[in-house]
Formats: sequence, structure tokens, C-alpha cells
Amino acid sequence: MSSFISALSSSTEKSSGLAIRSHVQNGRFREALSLYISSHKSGDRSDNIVVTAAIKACAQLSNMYLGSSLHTQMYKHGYSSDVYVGTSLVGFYSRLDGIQIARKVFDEMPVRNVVSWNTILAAYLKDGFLESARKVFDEMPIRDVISWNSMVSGYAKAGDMESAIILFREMPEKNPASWNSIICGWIDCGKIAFARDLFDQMHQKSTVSWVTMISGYTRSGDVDSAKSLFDQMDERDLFSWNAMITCYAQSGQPREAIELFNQMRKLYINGHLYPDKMTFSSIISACSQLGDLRFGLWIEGFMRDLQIELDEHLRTAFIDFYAKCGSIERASELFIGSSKRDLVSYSAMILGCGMNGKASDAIHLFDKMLDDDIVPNSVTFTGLLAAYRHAGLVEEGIRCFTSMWRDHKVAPSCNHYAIMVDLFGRVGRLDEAYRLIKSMPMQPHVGAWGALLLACRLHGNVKLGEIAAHNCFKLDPKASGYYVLLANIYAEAGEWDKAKRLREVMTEKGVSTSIGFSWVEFG
DNA sequence: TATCCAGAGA
Repeated sequence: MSSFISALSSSTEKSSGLAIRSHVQNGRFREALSLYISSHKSGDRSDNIVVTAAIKACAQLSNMYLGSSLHTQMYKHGYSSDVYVGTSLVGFYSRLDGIQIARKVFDEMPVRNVVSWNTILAAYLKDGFLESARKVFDEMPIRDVISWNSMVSGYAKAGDMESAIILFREMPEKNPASWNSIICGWIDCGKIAFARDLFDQMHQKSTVSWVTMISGYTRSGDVDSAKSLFDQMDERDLFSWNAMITCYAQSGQPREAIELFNQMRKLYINGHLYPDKMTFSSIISACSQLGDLRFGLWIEGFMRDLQIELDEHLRTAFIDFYAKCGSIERASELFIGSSKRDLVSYSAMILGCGMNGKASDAIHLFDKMLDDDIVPNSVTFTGLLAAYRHAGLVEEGIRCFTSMWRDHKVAPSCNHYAIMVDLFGRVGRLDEAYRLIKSMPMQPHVGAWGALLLACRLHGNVKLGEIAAHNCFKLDPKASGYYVLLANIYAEAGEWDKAKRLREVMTEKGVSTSIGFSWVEFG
């Protein structure tokens, strides 16, 4: 009987051990640890294989408490001299506790293999100690392709492409990760053409290579090239879909992002591909760009169905979404419930308040943000200035605009200028608005001139209106709205000839006359 | 039979 029980318990030990390892292999770290804890409580003795997996899960989940208690247990059982346990502990401490402790554990290992060496090499590189890492690399008794890849990517990430390429050329053996490190390095320093050149030379591209290039094009704003690569891919994994959806969402093409998401959803319905936090983060951003509250709410329900929990990224995406859709109360709830309020979540809230005319809330949040020692950025000031504009608080707006560079070292962008022009314009201070445009250190964009034009329409100023309109025509020749505005200014001033002439110019230039016809009737 | 390298978000 007792042998039966012990056989039974050893078989459950085996199966739970197998399940724990499989959870870890598939990235289900939380499940792995809770299974480990429950099987441990029921008296299972864990072997070094299972503990290795558990330590890895602790590292991934930043569970310092359980990880270090596993370390103590392993020490007691004499397992800590095992090369697998030792190596996973080095990885664990390098992730959670920094290089010193990791190095200490590494030095105390009685046996090391190439993976142990790679782990300590990666630990130095992760913390940015390039020279110490190189020392480890040169001292290593054996190196495999991963050792070389780590060092190459370390140089590339540090921007030292020269050293990266020297090492890359010396490699006795290369795999796709080696190439990807260099490609990534070129992208990081803005040399997308170099990256593409290398990408085209690759014989065996991995999905990582494709995704790296797609996100490179995203960063350089080349949506067409990104899409062209995406279309050429034979096998698309979750990362590939996410990269392309993100590309659209970040390039101001939210409809395309959602369209692609719907295509991806068909694969989900067939049980092939499940959207994850990253997917939703981009999709929510697309929804907030469109101000599409209904679709966003549907997305929230879909996430609930998939049991996707809000992390800080997603929470901020939702704050931005609700704020931009006018649901400031819901945005505030999420913001207040957030465990760490950072620059982005504060800025999203301030922007939301600004857009929804809650000037005093925006100002209050800004003060609180400074109290929390968070340094404001360009987006923060866009929100704050928008709040002043909405409330028509000119003097406060001027003070804020002056202070952003003087006190916070944030240089005003075209958009900031455009908001100020709008603010002056709305209250009829047209000359100041015009002077502000003339004082811009950069080429004024159509937003600034457009704001002035709108103000001239509002206050019936023909002279400035003409100047503003002609700049708009130059900067955005295809848009008919500016012509309509100028025509309205003429019409209201009774200058029918000019209005008529303007319509002729539109026809000559082939500008669409299909919208805003109210003015044409005057001519 | 495990441990290490390359891809992502507001």
C-alpha cells in the first residue's frame, strides 16, 4: 500500500513538474508559479529541473521573495551546485538585483557551461557595462553563436556600430539573430537604408527580421514600405500583426489599424491567433484618434472575454481614450485607480481636460504633476494650452507659453504656436496672433495660418485674412476649406468681385468645389 | 530534460 501511495505521489510529482515546465516554456509564468506553490504545499519534493523552471518564472514576474527562498532551499538540498540551477539563479539576480549579486552567484558556481557564461555576459550588457562585458567575452573558455550575438547586439544597442560590425564579420557562425542585431542597430541610429540593405542580403530571414524592419519603417514614418513588407511575409505571428497595426496607429491612420485588426480577428475566430495586450494597446489608441467611443467600449468587452487584465500601458491607453472621447469622469476613475501615475498618464489626463474645456482641472493636474516630481513634456503643454484656449484665458495662456521654455526647457512646437494663435484670434487680438506667427523659429505649418484665417473670419479682417489664406493655399493646395473661409470673409465685407475671382481660381487650380458651397451663391 | 541571444505599446 505504502509503495502504491509513494508511486502515485511520485507520478503526480512528475506530471505537475511537467506542467510547470510547460507553463514556463509557453510564457504562462503566473500559472507555473501557482502550480509550483500548490504542489509544494501538498508535499511534493521538487527536483532541480522543476526548480529551474520556477526560478525562471520568478525572474519573469519579478518575484524576489519566492526566488530568493528557492535559492535558500536549493542551498540546503545541495542543488545549488547544479549548473542549471546556478545559471537560472544568475539570470534571476541579474534581472532583479543587479550585476553585483549575479556576479557573486556566478563566481560561486562550481561548474559553469557556455550558457552560464552567456548569462553573466548578458547581465553586464543589460546594465550597460560594455567594457566589463567585453572582458567576460574575451575570457570565456568557450563561445557559441549566442555569446557572439549578445556581444554584437550589445555594441549595436550602445550605438557603436563600428565595433558591432567588426565582431559580426569575425563570427565563426551566424544565425538570423546575428543579422537582426545589426539591422536593429542601424535602425536605432536612423540608417534605415543600411538596415534594409542587410535585410535584403539575408538568406534566411526570421519573423524577427521582418518585424524589426516593419517597426523600423514605422519609426521613420514610411508606412508604405512597412505594409509592403508585411504583405510579403509568408508566416505572420502575433508580433508581425502587432507591428503593422501599431504602424498604422502611430502614423495617424487609425482606420487602417482597425481594418487590419478585423482581419486578424478572423484568424482568432478560427482559433489561430489571439490578440494580446500589445494589440489592444494600439487598437485603443486608434479608437481614441477616431473618438470612436462605441467601438472602444466594444473593445473593452472583447478584452474582458479574453480575460486580458489592464496593465499600466493599457490603463494609460484607456485614460487617453476616454479623455479624448469626452468621458472625463471614466478617465479620472482609471487615473485615480492607477498605481503609478507617470508623465504619459498625467499628460493624457491634462490633454483630455484641455479638450473638454476643464481648464481648472487641467491646471490642477499640472500642479500635482510637478509636486510628484514628474517633468512635463511637449504633450503636457499642448493639453495645458488647449485648456487655456478653451476657457479663453489669454493672459494665463501667455504666461504658460512663456514658462514652458523658460522654466521647463520644453521648446514650443508648431502645434503650441498654433494653439496660441487660435487663443489670440478667438478674442480678437489678431495683430498679436499675426506677430506670433512671424516670430516662429520654424516654418509655420498650415495649422497656425489656418487658426489665423479662422480668427479673421470670426472678426471680419480682410487684410490679414488674405495673408493667412494665401499661406494656407501654398501649404495645403488641395484643401478647399481655406478658400471657403476666405470667400466668406470677402462676402461678409461685401467684396463680391474678390469672392467671384476666388471661385475662378479654385476652378483653374482644380481644387474641389464639392464642399462648403454656401459662399458660391454670393458670386 | 532545463539555463543564454534578435522583434513591440501611451
